[in-house]
Amino acid sequence: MKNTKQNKKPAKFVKREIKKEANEPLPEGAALNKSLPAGKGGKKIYQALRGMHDVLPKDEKYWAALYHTAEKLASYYQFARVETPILEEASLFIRSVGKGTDIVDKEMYIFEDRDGTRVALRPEPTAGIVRSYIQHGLWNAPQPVKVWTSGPIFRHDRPQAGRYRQFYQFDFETIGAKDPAMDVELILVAYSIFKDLGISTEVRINSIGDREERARYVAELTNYYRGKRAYLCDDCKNRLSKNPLRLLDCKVEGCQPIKETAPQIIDWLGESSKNYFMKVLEYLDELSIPYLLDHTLVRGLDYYTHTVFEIYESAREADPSAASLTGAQSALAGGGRYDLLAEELGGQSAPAVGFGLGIERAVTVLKALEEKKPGSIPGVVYDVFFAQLGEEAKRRSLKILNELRFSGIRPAFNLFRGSLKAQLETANSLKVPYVLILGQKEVQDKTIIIRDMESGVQEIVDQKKLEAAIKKKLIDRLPK
RNA sequence: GUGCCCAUGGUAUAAUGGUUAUUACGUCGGUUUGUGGUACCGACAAUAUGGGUUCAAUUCCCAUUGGGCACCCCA
Repeated sequence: MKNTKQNKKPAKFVKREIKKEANEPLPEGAALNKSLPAGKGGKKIYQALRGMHDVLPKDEKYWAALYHTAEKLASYYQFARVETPILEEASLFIRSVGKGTDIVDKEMYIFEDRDGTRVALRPEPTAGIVRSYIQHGLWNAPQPVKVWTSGPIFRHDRPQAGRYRQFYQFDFETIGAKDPAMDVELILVAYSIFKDLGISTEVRINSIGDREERARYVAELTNYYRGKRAYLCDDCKNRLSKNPLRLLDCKVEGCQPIKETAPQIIDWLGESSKNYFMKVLEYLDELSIPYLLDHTLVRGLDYYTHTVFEIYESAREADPSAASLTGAQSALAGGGRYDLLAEELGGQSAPAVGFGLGIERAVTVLKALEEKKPGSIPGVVYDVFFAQLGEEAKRRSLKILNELRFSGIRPAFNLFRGSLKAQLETANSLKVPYVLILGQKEVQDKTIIIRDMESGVQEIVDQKKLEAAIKKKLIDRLPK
Protein backbone atom coordinates (compact mmCIF):
# COMPACT_ATOMS: atom_id res chain seq x y z
CA MET A 1 0.00 0.00 0.00
CA LYS A 2 2.88 2.30 0.71
CA ASN A 3 3.74 2.71 -2.94
CA THR A 4 0.24 3.81 -3.90
CA LYS A 5 1.28 7.40 -3.97
CA GLN A 6 4.20 6.82 -6.24
CA ASN A 7 2.09 4.84 -8.63
CA LYS A 8 -0.63 7.37 -9.10
CA LYS A 9 1.22 10.23 -10.67
CA PRO A 10 2.93 8.21 -13.36
CA ALA A 11 -0.45 6.74 -14.27
CA LYS A 12 -1.81 10.18 -14.92
CA PHE A 13 1.26 11.04 -16.90
CA VAL A 14 0.93 7.97 -19.05
CA LYS A 15 -2.70 8.73 -19.74
CA ARG A 16 -1.83 12.16 -21.11
CA GLU A 17 0.98 10.79 -23.19
CA ILE A 18 -1.39 8.37 -24.83
CA LYS A 19 -3.80 11.13 -25.66
CA LYS A 20 -1.16 13.15 -27.40
CA GLU A 21 -0.34 10.26 -29.60
CA ALA A 22 -3.94 9.50 -30.31
CA ASN A 23 -3.56 10.29 -33.97
CA GLU A 24 -1.22 7.43 -34.49
CA PRO A 25 -2.95 4.11 -34.74
CA LEU A 26 -2.45 2.05 -31.59
CA PRO A 27 -0.85 -1.33 -31.98
CA GLU A 28 -3.57 -3.93 -32.13
CA GLY A 29 -2.82 -5.59 -28.80
CA ALA A 30 -2.95 -2.24 -27.05
CA ALA A 31 -6.48 -1.45 -28.14
CA LEU A 32 -8.87 -1.18 -25.21
CA ASN A 33 -12.50 -1.92 -25.26
CA LYS A 34 -13.50 1.31 -26.87
CA SER A 35 -16.97 1.55 -25.46
CA LEU A 36 -15.80 1.53 -21.87
CA PRO A 37 -14.00 4.17 -19.84
CA ALA A 38 -10.30 3.55 -19.31
CA GLY A 39 -9.04 3.79 -15.76
CA LYS A 40 -5.75 3.60 -13.95
CA GLY A 41 -3.11 1.69 -15.81
CA GLY A 42 -5.29 1.65 -18.91
CA LYS A 43 -7.59 -1.00 -17.50
CA LYS A 44 -11.21 -0.48 -18.28
CA ILE A 45 -13.48 0.67 -15.50
CA TYR A 46 -16.69 -1.21 -15.16
CA GLN A 47 -19.99 0.49 -14.65
CA ALA A 48 -23.22 -1.12 -13.63
CA LEU A 49 -25.45 -1.97 -16.57
CA ARG A 50 -28.07 0.57 -17.52
CA GLY A 51 -31.00 0.56 -15.13
CA MET A 52 -29.12 -1.60 -12.61
CA HIS A 53 -28.04 0.03 -9.38
CA ASP A 54 -26.04 -0.62 -6.25
CA VAL A 55 -27.44 -0.22 -2.77
CA LEU A 56 -24.72 1.38 -0.70
CA PRO A 57 -24.07 1.39 3.07
CA LYS A 58 -25.56 4.84 3.55
CA ASP A 59 -28.95 3.59 2.35
CA GLU A 60 -28.87 0.37 4.25
CA LYS A 61 -31.01 1.64 7.10
CA TYR A 62 -33.94 2.29 4.79
CA TRP A 63 -33.73 -1.18 3.33
CA ALA A 64 -33.36 -2.64 6.78
CA ALA A 65 -36.40 -0.74 8.06
CA LEU A 66 -38.48 -2.09 5.17
CA TYR A 67 -37.32 -5.66 5.61
CA HIS A 68 -37.93 -5.60 9.34
CA THR A 69 -41.41 -4.25 8.88
CA ALA A 70 -42.28 -6.67 6.12
CA GLU A 71 -40.98 -9.63 8.12
CA LYS A 72 -42.86 -8.53 11.20
CA LEU A 73 -46.15 -8.22 9.35
CA ALA A 74 -45.61 -11.41 7.41
CA SER A 75 -45.15 -13.36 10.58
CA TYR A 76 -48.09 -11.69 12.33
CA TYR A 77 -50.44 -12.40 9.43
CA GLN A 78 -49.03 -15.89 8.95
CA PHE A 79 -47.35 -15.55 5.61
CA ALA A 80 -44.50 -18.02 5.30
CA ARG A 81 -41.38 -17.00 3.52
CA VAL A 82 -40.58 -18.78 0.26
CA GLU A 83 -37.89 -18.36 -2.34
CA THR A 84 -38.32 -19.20 -5.98
CA PRO A 85 -35.70 -19.05 -8.73
CA ILE A 86 -35.00 -15.82 -10.49
CA LEU A 87 -34.68 -17.78 -13.71
CA GLU A 88 -37.65 -19.72 -15.06
CA GLU A 89 -38.69 -21.14 -18.36
CA ALA A 90 -39.67 -18.19 -20.51
CA SER A 91 -43.01 -19.68 -21.47
CA LEU A 92 -44.13 -19.65 -17.83
CA PHE A 93 -44.23 -15.88 -17.92
CA ILE A 94 -45.61 -15.71 -21.42
CA ARG A 95 -48.50 -17.95 -20.40
CA SER A 96 -49.21 -16.16 -17.15
CA VAL A 97 -48.53 -12.51 -17.75
CA GLY A 98 -49.91 -12.79 -21.25
CA LYS A 99 -48.80 -12.37 -24.82
CA GLY A 100 -49.56 -8.87 -25.93
CA THR A 101 -48.68 -7.26 -22.64
CA ASP A 102 -45.71 -4.91 -22.69
CA ILE A 103 -43.99 -6.91 -19.98
CA VAL A 104 -43.84 -9.96 -22.20
CA ASP A 105 -43.54 -8.31 -25.58
CA LYS A 106 -40.88 -5.74 -24.91
CA GLU A 107 -39.51 -5.95 -21.38
CA MET A 108 -38.49 -9.53 -20.63
CA TYR A 109 -34.88 -10.55 -20.31
CA ILE A 110 -35.16 -13.67 -22.39
CA PHE A 111 -32.38 -15.85 -23.72
CA GLU A 112 -31.22 -19.39 -24.34
CA ASP A 113 -29.08 -21.06 -21.74
CA ARG A 114 -26.27 -23.45 -22.60
CA ASP A 115 -28.70 -26.31 -23.19
CA GLY A 116 -30.76 -24.25 -25.57
CA THR A 117 -33.62 -23.84 -23.09
CA ARG A 118 -35.57 -20.62 -23.49
CA VAL A 119 -35.31 -18.96 -20.10
CA ALA A 120 -36.24 -15.57 -18.71
CA LEU A 121 -35.30 -13.49 -15.70
CA ARG A 122 -38.52 -13.14 -13.77
CA PRO A 123 -40.43 -9.98 -14.75
CA GLU A 124 -42.77 -10.45 -11.78
CA PRO A 125 -42.86 -12.88 -8.87
CA THR A 126 -46.36 -14.35 -8.96
CA ALA A 127 -45.90 -16.78 -11.83
CA GLY A 128 -42.97 -18.48 -10.12
CA ILE A 129 -44.86 -18.84 -6.87
CA VAL A 130 -47.90 -20.33 -8.55
CA ARG A 131 -45.64 -22.67 -10.52
CA SER A 132 -44.13 -23.75 -7.24
CA TYR A 133 -47.58 -24.24 -5.68
CA ILE A 134 -48.54 -26.54 -8.54
CA GLN A 135 -45.24 -28.38 -8.80
CA HIS A 136 -45.27 -29.30 -5.12
CA GLY A 137 -48.95 -30.07 -4.96
CA LEU A 138 -49.58 -27.45 -2.33
CA TRP A 139 -53.34 -27.74 -2.81
CA ASN A 140 -52.91 -30.70 -0.48
CA ALA A 141 -51.73 -28.36 2.24
CA PRO A 142 -54.27 -26.52 4.40
CA GLN A 143 -55.82 -23.78 2.30
CA PRO A 144 -55.18 -21.01 1.76
CA VAL A 145 -51.44 -21.19 1.32
CA LYS A 146 -50.13 -17.83 2.41
CA VAL A 147 -46.59 -17.00 1.32
CA TRP A 148 -44.34 -14.05 0.82
CA THR A 149 -41.00 -13.49 -0.80
CA SER A 150 -38.63 -10.71 -1.67
CA GLY A 151 -36.01 -10.35 -4.30
CA PRO A 152 -35.02 -8.89 -7.62
CA ILE A 153 -37.33 -8.49 -10.58
CA PHE A 154 -36.15 -7.70 -14.09
CA ARG A 155 -37.75 -5.61 -16.79
CA HIS A 156 -35.92 -4.18 -19.75
CA ASP A 157 -37.71 -0.85 -19.65
CA ARG A 158 -36.31 2.62 -20.22
CA PRO A 159 -34.98 3.73 -16.82
CA GLN A 160 -36.45 6.70 -15.03
CA ALA A 161 -36.51 7.84 -11.43
CA GLY A 162 -38.32 5.12 -9.50
CA ARG A 163 -37.94 2.71 -12.35
CA TYR A 164 -35.11 0.28 -12.81
CA ARG A 165 -34.31 -2.73 -14.94
CA GLN A 166 -33.44 -4.72 -11.87
CA PHE A 167 -35.56 -3.73 -8.93
CA TYR A 168 -36.69 -5.34 -5.72
CA GLN A 169 -40.14 -6.28 -4.54
CA PHE A 170 -41.88 -7.74 -1.59
CA ASP A 171 -44.53 -10.08 -2.80
CA PHE A 172 -47.38 -11.52 -0.76
CA GLU A 173 -49.76 -14.17 -2.08
CA THR A 174 -52.77 -15.98 -0.67
CA ILE A 175 -53.46 -19.02 -2.83
CA GLY A 176 -56.36 -21.43 -2.69
CA ALA A 177 -59.16 -19.33 -1.25
CA LYS A 178 -61.76 -17.01 -2.63
CA ASP A 179 -63.22 -14.78 0.03
CA PRO A 180 -63.38 -11.00 0.28
CA ALA A 181 -61.60 -11.26 3.61
CA MET A 182 -58.56 -12.67 1.79
CA ASP A 183 -58.45 -9.66 -0.51
CA VAL A 184 -58.78 -7.27 2.37
CA GLU A 185 -56.28 -9.10 4.54
CA LEU A 186 -53.70 -8.57 1.83
CA ILE A 187 -54.55 -4.95 1.33
CA LEU A 188 -54.25 -4.55 5.08
CA VAL A 189 -50.77 -6.05 5.09
CA ALA A 190 -49.61 -3.75 2.29
CA TYR A 191 -51.23 -0.74 3.90
CA SER A 192 -49.75 -1.61 7.30
CA ILE A 193 -46.22 -1.97 6.01
CA PHE A 194 -46.37 1.66 4.99
CA LYS A 195 -48.28 2.79 8.02
CA ASP A 196 -45.84 1.16 10.44
CA LEU A 197 -43.04 3.02 8.71
CA GLY A 198 -44.81 6.33 9.03
CA ILE A 199 -45.90 6.58 5.41
CA SER A 200 -49.53 7.47 4.93
CA THR A 201 -51.03 5.94 1.88
CA GLU A 202 -54.26 5.60 0.06
CA VAL A 203 -55.62 2.58 -1.72
CA ARG A 204 -57.11 2.79 -5.18
CA ILE A 205 -59.36 -0.06 -5.93
CA ASN A 206 -61.55 -1.46 -8.66
CA SER A 207 -63.08 -4.70 -9.79
CA ILE A 208 -62.61 -5.96 -13.30
CA GLY A 209 -64.97 -8.93 -12.91
CA ASP A 210 -64.48 -12.37 -14.31
CA ARG A 211 -63.43 -13.21 -17.86
CA GLU A 212 -66.93 -13.13 -19.34
CA GLU A 213 -67.91 -9.93 -17.64
CA ARG A 214 -64.75 -8.28 -18.74
CA ALA A 215 -65.15 -9.50 -22.31
CA ARG A 216 -68.65 -8.06 -22.45
CA TYR A 217 -67.46 -4.79 -20.99
CA VAL A 218 -64.53 -4.54 -23.38
CA ALA A 219 -66.89 -5.11 -26.29
CA GLU A 220 -69.12 -2.33 -25.02
CA LEU A 221 -66.21 0.00 -24.39
CA THR A 222 -64.75 -0.64 -27.82
CA ASN A 223 -68.09 -0.04 -29.37
CA TYR A 224 -68.48 3.25 -27.53
CA TYR A 225 -65.00 4.45 -28.48
CA ARG A 226 -65.21 3.33 -32.05
CA GLY A 227 -67.95 5.86 -32.69
CA LYS A 228 -65.61 8.60 -31.52
CA ARG A 229 -62.47 7.31 -33.16
CA ALA A 230 -61.87 10.49 -35.14
CA TYR A 231 -61.51 12.54 -31.94
CA LEU A 232 -59.01 10.26 -30.25
CA CYS A 233 -55.28 10.75 -29.84
CA ASP A 234 -52.96 8.41 -31.75
CA ASP A 235 -52.18 6.37 -28.66
CA CYS A 236 -55.85 5.80 -28.02
CA LYS A 237 -56.49 4.77 -31.60
CA ASN A 238 -53.82 2.22 -31.08
CA ARG A 239 -55.20 1.11 -27.72
CA LEU A 240 -58.63 0.66 -29.27
CA SER A 241 -57.42 -2.36 -31.15
CA LYS A 242 -54.59 -3.49 -28.92
CA ASN A 243 -55.62 -2.93 -25.33
CA PRO A 244 -59.01 -1.22 -24.98
CA LEU A 245 -58.97 -1.13 -21.17
CA ARG A 246 -55.99 1.19 -21.36
CA LEU A 247 -58.18 3.78 -23.06
CA LEU A 248 -59.32 4.63 -19.56
CA ASP A 249 -56.05 6.00 -18.36
CA CYS A 250 -55.23 8.22 -21.30
CA LYS A 251 -53.89 11.58 -20.11
CA VAL A 252 -54.36 13.50 -23.33
CA GLU A 253 -56.67 16.44 -22.80
CA GLY A 254 -58.71 15.88 -25.94
CA CYS A 255 -59.62 12.38 -24.83
CA GLN A 256 -60.88 13.36 -21.39
CA PRO A 257 -64.48 14.27 -22.30
CA ILE A 258 -64.85 10.97 -24.11
CA LYS A 259 -63.43 9.15 -21.13
CA GLU A 260 -65.83 10.79 -18.73
CA THR A 261 -68.94 9.48 -20.39
CA ALA A 262 -67.43 6.09 -21.18
CA PRO A 263 -69.18 3.02 -19.76
CA GLN A 264 -67.83 1.91 -16.38
CA ILE A 265 -66.90 -1.67 -15.74
CA ILE A 266 -68.72 -1.78 -12.44
CA ASP A 267 -72.04 -1.53 -14.31
CA TRP A 268 -71.19 -4.64 -16.30
CA LEU A 269 -70.45 -6.90 -13.41
CA GLY A 270 -72.89 -9.68 -12.62
CA GLU A 271 -74.70 -9.91 -9.32
CA SER A 272 -72.17 -12.14 -7.61
CA SER A 273 -69.12 -10.19 -8.76
CA LYS A 274 -70.73 -7.00 -7.62
CA ASN A 275 -71.59 -8.44 -4.23
CA TYR A 276 -68.08 -9.74 -3.83
CA PHE A 277 -66.66 -6.32 -4.54
CA MET A 278 -69.13 -4.64 -2.18
CA LYS A 279 -68.06 -6.99 0.55
CA VAL A 280 -64.40 -6.07 -0.03
CA LEU A 281 -65.28 -2.41 0.30
CA GLU A 282 -67.31 -3.04 3.44
CA TYR A 283 -64.37 -4.73 5.09
CA LEU A 284 -62.11 -1.86 4.10
CA ASP A 285 -64.58 0.55 5.69
CA GLU A 286 -64.59 -1.60 8.79
CA LEU A 287 -60.79 -1.23 8.99
CA SER A 288 -60.93 2.50 8.20
CA ILE A 289 -58.45 2.01 5.38
CA PRO A 290 -58.81 5.03 3.11
CA TYR A 291 -59.60 4.01 -0.43
CA LEU A 292 -60.61 5.56 -3.66
CA LEU A 293 -62.86 3.79 -6.13
CA ASP A 294 -61.09 4.11 -9.42
CA HIS A 295 -63.00 2.68 -12.33
CA THR A 296 -60.07 3.37 -14.65
CA LEU A 297 -57.73 1.09 -12.71
CA VAL A 298 -57.21 -2.04 -14.79
CA ARG A 299 -53.61 -3.27 -14.18
CA GLY A 300 -51.28 -4.54 -16.82
CA LEU A 301 -51.17 -8.28 -16.41
CA ASP A 302 -53.62 -10.59 -18.10
CA TYR A 303 -54.23 -12.88 -15.16
CA TYR A 304 -56.13 -10.48 -12.93
CA THR A 305 -59.79 -11.02 -12.17
CA HIS A 306 -62.19 -9.21 -9.83
CA THR A 307 -60.39 -7.09 -7.26
CA VAL A 308 -57.44 -4.97 -8.41
CA PHE A 309 -55.72 -2.32 -6.33
CA GLU A 310 -52.77 0.01 -6.13
CA ILE A 311 -51.33 1.92 -3.22
CA TYR A 312 -50.14 5.49 -3.43
CA GLU A 313 -48.58 7.93 -1.04
CA SER A 314 -51.48 9.99 0.22
CA ALA A 315 -49.50 13.22 -0.12
CA ARG A 316 -49.72 12.60 -3.82
CA GLU A 317 -53.49 12.64 -3.76
CA ALA A 318 -53.66 15.99 -2.01
CA ASP A 319 -50.85 17.69 -3.87
CA PRO A 320 -48.92 15.72 -6.47
CA SER A 321 -45.97 18.09 -6.29
CA ALA A 322 -45.57 17.37 -2.57
CA ALA A 323 -45.10 13.68 -3.14
CA SER A 324 -41.71 12.04 -3.14
CA LEU A 325 -42.54 10.15 -6.28
CA THR A 326 -44.07 11.80 -9.27
CA GLY A 327 -45.59 10.89 -12.55
CA ALA A 328 -46.73 7.48 -13.52
CA GLN A 329 -44.04 5.82 -11.40
CA SER A 330 -45.67 6.70 -8.13
CA ALA A 331 -47.50 3.49 -7.30
CA LEU A 332 -45.84 2.00 -4.26
CA ALA A 333 -47.59 -1.33 -4.47
CA GLY A 334 -50.09 -3.03 -6.71
CA GLY A 335 -51.92 -6.28 -6.90
CA GLY A 336 -55.17 -8.08 -7.30
CA ARG A 337 -57.04 -11.31 -7.52
CA TYR A 338 -56.07 -14.00 -10.02
CA ASP A 339 -58.54 -16.85 -9.75
CA LEU A 340 -57.70 -18.56 -13.03
CA LEU A 341 -53.92 -18.50 -13.11
CA ALA A 342 -53.29 -21.86 -11.46
CA GLU A 343 -55.54 -23.61 -13.96
CA GLU A 344 -54.00 -21.64 -16.78
CA LEU A 345 -50.64 -23.07 -15.74
CA GLY A 346 -51.96 -26.61 -15.72
CA GLY A 347 -52.75 -27.03 -12.04
CA GLN A 348 -55.93 -27.54 -10.10
CA SER A 349 -58.21 -24.59 -9.71
CA ALA A 350 -56.81 -22.33 -7.01
CA PRO A 351 -58.29 -18.87 -6.66
CA ALA A 352 -55.71 -16.46 -5.33
CA VAL A 353 -54.89 -12.89 -4.54
CA GLY A 354 -51.57 -11.12 -4.14
CA PHE A 355 -49.62 -7.91 -4.32
CA GLY A 356 -46.14 -6.67 -5.08
CA LEU A 357 -44.47 -3.78 -3.32
CA GLY A 358 -41.69 -1.78 -4.97
CA ILE A 359 -38.85 -1.55 -2.49
CA GLU A 360 -36.87 1.20 -4.25
CA ARG A 361 -39.96 3.36 -4.44
CA ALA A 362 -40.66 2.83 -0.77
CA VAL A 363 -37.04 3.71 -0.01
CA THR A 364 -37.44 6.96 -1.94
CA VAL A 365 -40.41 7.86 0.21
CA LEU A 366 -38.59 6.89 3.41
CA LYS A 367 -35.65 9.07 2.47
CA ALA A 368 -37.92 12.04 1.90
CA LEU A 369 -39.51 11.34 5.26
CA GLU A 370 -36.14 11.24 6.98
CA GLU A 371 -35.20 14.52 5.35
CA LYS A 372 -38.36 16.20 6.57
CA LYS A 373 -38.20 14.69 10.03
CA PRO A 374 -34.67 13.54 10.86
CA GLY A 375 -34.60 10.51 13.11
CA SER A 376 -37.79 8.97 11.76
CA ILE A 377 -35.73 6.13 10.34
CA PRO A 378 -33.14 5.30 12.97
CA GLY A 379 -29.91 3.67 11.92
CA VAL A 380 -27.85 1.37 14.07
CA VAL A 381 -27.48 2.70 17.60
CA TYR A 382 -24.30 2.03 19.56
CA ASP A 383 -24.19 2.10 23.33
CA VAL A 384 -20.50 2.88 23.67
CA PHE A 385 -17.37 3.36 21.63
CA PHE A 386 -14.49 1.08 22.46
CA ALA A 387 -11.06 2.65 21.92
CA GLN A 388 -7.74 0.83 22.19
CA LEU A 389 -4.19 2.06 22.30
CA GLY A 390 -1.12 0.03 21.58
CA GLU A 391 -0.45 -3.54 20.66
CA GLU A 392 -1.21 -5.06 24.05
CA ALA A 393 -4.55 -3.31 24.24
CA LYS A 394 -5.46 -4.28 20.71
CA ARG A 395 -4.77 -7.89 21.56
CA ARG A 396 -7.13 -7.71 24.54
CA SER A 397 -9.73 -5.86 22.53
CA LEU A 398 -11.30 -8.65 20.58
CA LYS A 399 -11.86 -10.55 23.78
CA ILE A 400 -13.41 -7.63 25.59
CA LEU A 401 -15.58 -6.83 22.58
CA ASN A 402 -16.82 -10.38 22.63
CA GLU A 403 -17.67 -10.11 26.31
CA LEU A 404 -19.56 -6.89 25.70
CA ARG A 405 -21.54 -8.64 23.01
CA PHE A 406 -22.56 -11.42 25.41
CA SER A 407 -23.69 -8.91 27.97
CA GLY A 408 -25.89 -7.19 25.40
CA ILE A 409 -23.89 -4.00 25.11
CA ARG A 410 -23.40 -2.79 21.60
CA PRO A 411 -20.02 -1.17 21.01
CA ALA A 412 -18.75 0.75 18.03
CA PHE A 413 -15.03 0.36 17.47
CA ASN A 414 -12.27 0.54 14.92
CA LEU A 415 -9.32 -1.73 15.49
CA PHE A 416 -7.65 -0.36 12.39
CA ARG A 417 -7.13 3.10 13.80
CA GLY A 418 -4.43 3.45 16.40
CA SER A 419 -4.53 7.00 17.66
CA LEU A 420 -6.84 7.87 20.51
CA LYS A 421 -7.62 11.20 18.94
CA ALA A 422 -8.90 9.58 15.78
CA GLN A 423 -10.95 7.11 17.75
CA LEU A 424 -12.53 9.82 19.84
CA GLU A 425 -13.37 11.73 16.69
CA THR A 426 -15.16 8.71 15.37
CA ALA A 427 -16.97 8.25 18.68
CA ASN A 428 -18.04 11.84 18.54
CA SER A 429 -19.39 11.64 15.01
CA LEU A 430 -21.33 8.53 16.01
CA LYS A 431 -22.88 10.49 18.89
CA VAL A 432 -22.04 7.73 21.32
CA PRO A 433 -22.58 8.72 24.98
CA TYR A 434 -19.60 6.84 26.44
CA VAL A 435 -16.17 5.81 25.27
CA LEU A 436 -14.26 2.95 26.83
CA ILE A 437 -10.53 3.50 26.69
CA LEU A 438 -8.10 0.63 27.01
CA GLY A 439 -4.40 1.48 26.91
CA GLN A 440 -1.14 -0.07 27.95
CA LYS A 441 -1.57 1.04 31.53
CA GLU A 442 -5.12 -0.24 31.83
CA VAL A 443 -4.19 -3.60 30.39
CA GLN A 444 -1.61 -4.00 33.13
CA ASP A 445 -3.90 -2.78 35.90
CA LYS A 446 -6.84 -4.78 34.55
CA THR A 447 -8.88 -1.60 34.50
CA ILE A 448 -10.58 0.43 31.79
CA ILE A 449 -11.53 4.10 31.47
CA ILE A 450 -15.11 5.14 30.94
CA ARG A 451 -15.35 8.59 29.46
CA ASP A 452 -18.59 10.53 29.46
CA MET A 453 -18.62 12.31 26.11
CA GLU A 454 -20.92 15.09 27.18
CA SER A 455 -19.17 16.14 30.37
CA GLY A 456 -15.70 14.87 29.58
CA VAL A 457 -15.57 13.24 33.02
CA GLN A 458 -13.61 10.01 33.15
CA GLU A 459 -13.56 7.24 35.66
CA ILE A 460 -11.38 4.21 35.97
CA VAL A 461 -13.15 0.97 36.68
CA ASP A 462 -12.03 -2.58 37.18
CA GLN A 463 -12.48 -4.59 33.98
CA LYS A 464 -14.56 -7.10 35.88
CA LYS A 465 -17.04 -4.43 36.86
CA LEU A 466 -17.20 -2.90 33.39
CA GLU A 467 -20.46 -4.42 32.31
CA ALA A 468 -22.32 -3.45 35.42
CA ALA A 469 -20.92 0.07 35.36
CA ILE A 470 -21.93 0.68 31.75
CA LYS A 471 -25.35 -0.81 32.18
CA LYS A 472 -26.02 1.40 35.15
CA LYS A 473 -24.97 4.49 33.21
CA LEU A 474 -27.07 3.53 30.23
CA ILE A 475 -30.10 2.94 32.39
CA ASP A 476 -29.63 6.25 34.18
CA ARG A 477 -29.66 7.96 30.81
CA LEU A 478 -33.05 6.62 29.87
CA PRO A 479 -35.83 9.20 30.06
CA LYS A 480 -37.83 8.70 33.22
C1' G B 1 -39.64 1.16 -27.71
C1' U B 2 -40.48 7.02 -29.23
C1' G B 3 -39.08 12.22 -28.31
C1' C B 4 -36.06 15.59 -25.41
C1' C B 5 -32.37 17.29 -21.55
C1' C B 6 -27.79 16.36 -18.87
C1' A B 7 -22.39 14.49 -17.66
C1' U B 8 -15.92 18.39 -13.71
C1' G B 9 -12.60 14.63 -7.33
C1' G B 10 -16.74 10.01 -3.18
C1' U B 11 -20.70 14.32 -2.83
C1' A B 12 -22.06 19.42 -4.07
C1' U B 13 -19.91 23.09 -7.13
C1' A B 14 -16.48 27.32 -9.99
C1' A B 15 -13.99 28.39 -14.53
C1' U B 16 -11.75 28.34 -19.39
C1' G B 17 -10.29 27.17 -27.05
C1' G B 18 -3.90 28.00 -24.56
C1' U B 19 1.19 27.26 -18.25
C1' U B 20 0.14 23.99 -11.73
C1' A B 21 -8.71 23.19 -13.30
C1' U B 22 -11.84 26.78 -8.21
C1' U B 23 -14.23 26.15 -3.63
C1' A B 24 -16.85 23.50 0.16
C1' C B 25 -18.13 18.92 2.34
C1' G B 26 -15.69 14.24 2.75
C1' U B 27 -11.60 10.78 3.79
C1' C B 28 -6.63 10.35 5.90
C1' G B 29 -2.71 12.62 8.78
C1' G B 30 -0.74 16.57 11.84
C1' U B 31 -0.77 21.21 15.55
C1' U B 32 5.02 17.50 21.10
C1' U B 33 4.80 11.75 21.95
C1' G B 34 -2.64 8.46 25.62
C1' U B 35 -8.16 12.41 24.84
C1' G B 36 -13.44 14.29 20.64
C1' G B 37 -16.99 18.28 19.50
C1' U B 38 -14.64 24.45 17.47
C1' A B 39 -9.78 26.43 15.13
C1' C B 40 -5.33 26.02 12.08
C1' C B 41 -1.94 23.16 8.65
C1' G B 42 -1.07 19.27 5.15
C1' A B 43 -2.31 15.06 2.04
C1' C B 44 -5.92 12.32 -1.12
C1' A B 45 -9.17 12.97 -5.06
C1' A B 46 -12.23 15.20 -11.06
C1' U B 47 -13.08 17.42 -16.73
C1' A B 48 -17.37 9.65 -18.29
C1' U B 49 -15.20 6.87 -22.84
C1' G B 50 -13.69 6.86 -28.00
C1' G B 51 -13.06 9.62 -32.30
C1' G B 52 -13.15 14.33 -35.14
C1' U B 53 -12.19 19.87 -35.90
C1' U B 54 -7.85 22.96 -34.32
C1' C B 55 -1.13 24.92 -33.84
C1' A B 56 -3.91 23.88 -29.11
C1' A B 57 -9.98 21.14 -26.25
C1' U B 58 -11.97 19.79 -20.30
C1' U B 59 -14.56 23.76 -23.38
C1' C B 60 -16.84 23.01 -30.29
C1' C B 61 -18.83 18.50 -33.30
C1' C B 62 -20.10 13.12 -33.66
C1' A B 63 -20.65 8.35 -31.54
C1' U B 64 -20.69 5.24 -27.17
C1' U B 65 -21.74 4.63 -21.99
C1' G B 66 -24.41 6.35 -17.87
C1' G B 67 -28.16 9.61 -15.48
C1' G B 68 -32.85 12.29 -15.87
C1' C B 69 -37.77 14.11 -18.01
C1' A B 70 -42.30 13.19 -20.93
C1' C B 71 -44.86 9.33 -23.53
C1' C B 72 -45.69 3.88 -23.86
C1' C B 73 -45.96 0.85 -19.66
C1' C B 74 -45.10 -0.51 -14.83
C1' A B 75 -43.25 -1.63 -8.62
